[in-house]
Amino acid sequence: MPPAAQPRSRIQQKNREMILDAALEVFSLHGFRGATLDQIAEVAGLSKPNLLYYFPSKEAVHKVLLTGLLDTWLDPLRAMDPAGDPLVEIMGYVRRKLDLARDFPRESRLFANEILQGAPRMREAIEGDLHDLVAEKSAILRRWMDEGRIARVDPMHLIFSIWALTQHYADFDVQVRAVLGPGHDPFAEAGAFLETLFTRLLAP
Amino acid sequence: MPPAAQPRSRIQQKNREMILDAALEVFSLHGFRGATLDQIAEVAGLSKPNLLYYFPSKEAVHKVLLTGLLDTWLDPLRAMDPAGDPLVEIMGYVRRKLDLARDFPRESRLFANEILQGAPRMREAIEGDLHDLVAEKSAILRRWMDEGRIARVDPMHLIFSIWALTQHYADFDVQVRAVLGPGHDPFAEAGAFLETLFTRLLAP
DNA sequence: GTCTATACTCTGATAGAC
DNA sequence: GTCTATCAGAGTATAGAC
Repeated sequence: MPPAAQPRSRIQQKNREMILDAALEVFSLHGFRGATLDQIAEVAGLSKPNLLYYFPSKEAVHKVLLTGLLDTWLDPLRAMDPAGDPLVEIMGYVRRKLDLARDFPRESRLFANEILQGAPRMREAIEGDLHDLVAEKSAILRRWMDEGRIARVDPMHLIFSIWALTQHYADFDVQVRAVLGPGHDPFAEAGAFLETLFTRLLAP
Repeated sequence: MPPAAQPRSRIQQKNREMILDAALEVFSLHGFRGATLDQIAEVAGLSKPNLLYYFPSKEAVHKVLLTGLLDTWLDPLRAMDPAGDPLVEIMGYVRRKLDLARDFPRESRLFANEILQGAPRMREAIEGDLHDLVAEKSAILRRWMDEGRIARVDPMHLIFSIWALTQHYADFDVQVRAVLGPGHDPFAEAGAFLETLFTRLLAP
């Protein structure tokens, strides 16, 4: 019973990873309903029944991908240190979030698909963990503003703006590249642009 | 032959609109592949065969929705006047784009779905009209910067940032509301936040 | 113009041979 | 553990009655 047991053989572990990688590829491009097991199996290089030997259902594959994704996504925000220098901490967060978007665009699009479709499989996580973490970090931002160490601005919308600006480069990648044309490095340019933007926005 | 003929009866016109409205609802929530004619027909209050009397295929319905969407989406940018006051023109663009996101969130999500999935049905429009318009308006922004009327920043990424920040409130609506909690008006707060952001970014 | 009935394909999932 | 064969249901689309 591979799907339940904890210890897995090397080949089982490898097949699971192949499946999850293929599923990430397909789900991130077509959303949950638009993705098919046929596609996933083909990308993974397995037959459909063999795929279903490792996971009990399409839903189960998707769930494994989503579980943990939010954590990975929020780790950079968690790392924002209340004891650090405000501008350094915020710029560090922007930098780490942009690096995530550059290095894990499929994960970003999987997340975007889920939210776009009303977050049917992440509702409670968003209203729970995400809400609480943002509330906690907003309080820190607000304190920094009260102390005059950064300029005053709505803390939650400041966080939204970091999400929007970094994820845009992963989620709308084809649009960004089509508009820029050849000979550009979108993420490198974005890094410089966002540094300027948040520096001017938050300079005390 | 209603699908081809130009002049349509009142009832035909009304049914076409009902179908397109229903299709917008369903496509924007599930993407092209995830949407089904059953759903669209049910939302429109018609039978599935009846829906297919007005449109030859699912693809055709989707195409009608996309056609013209990009134009509507870009009109606010087109309206940016090279002869106007730079900050007023840019803030006006931000304002109109945010209003679009607030008033037409389904259109915004339809567009987001299309881009997210690699723009299979909009590629040429994006590489053509969109690219050209952004190139034209970027030149205007660059001239304003050269004249010292606004602060210097990468013009294309400035436009990207306006897209990202305004569309985020439509596309990630459920996340924004979940994080803010009850008693908030996301779009009103966004309006104030974005005014501050772009004013500080672009003040000469 | 609209409906019922239906053809035919795709999709998720299972059974059972090897 | 992996495959072939297959099922039941959903999906797009068409035929033809009214």
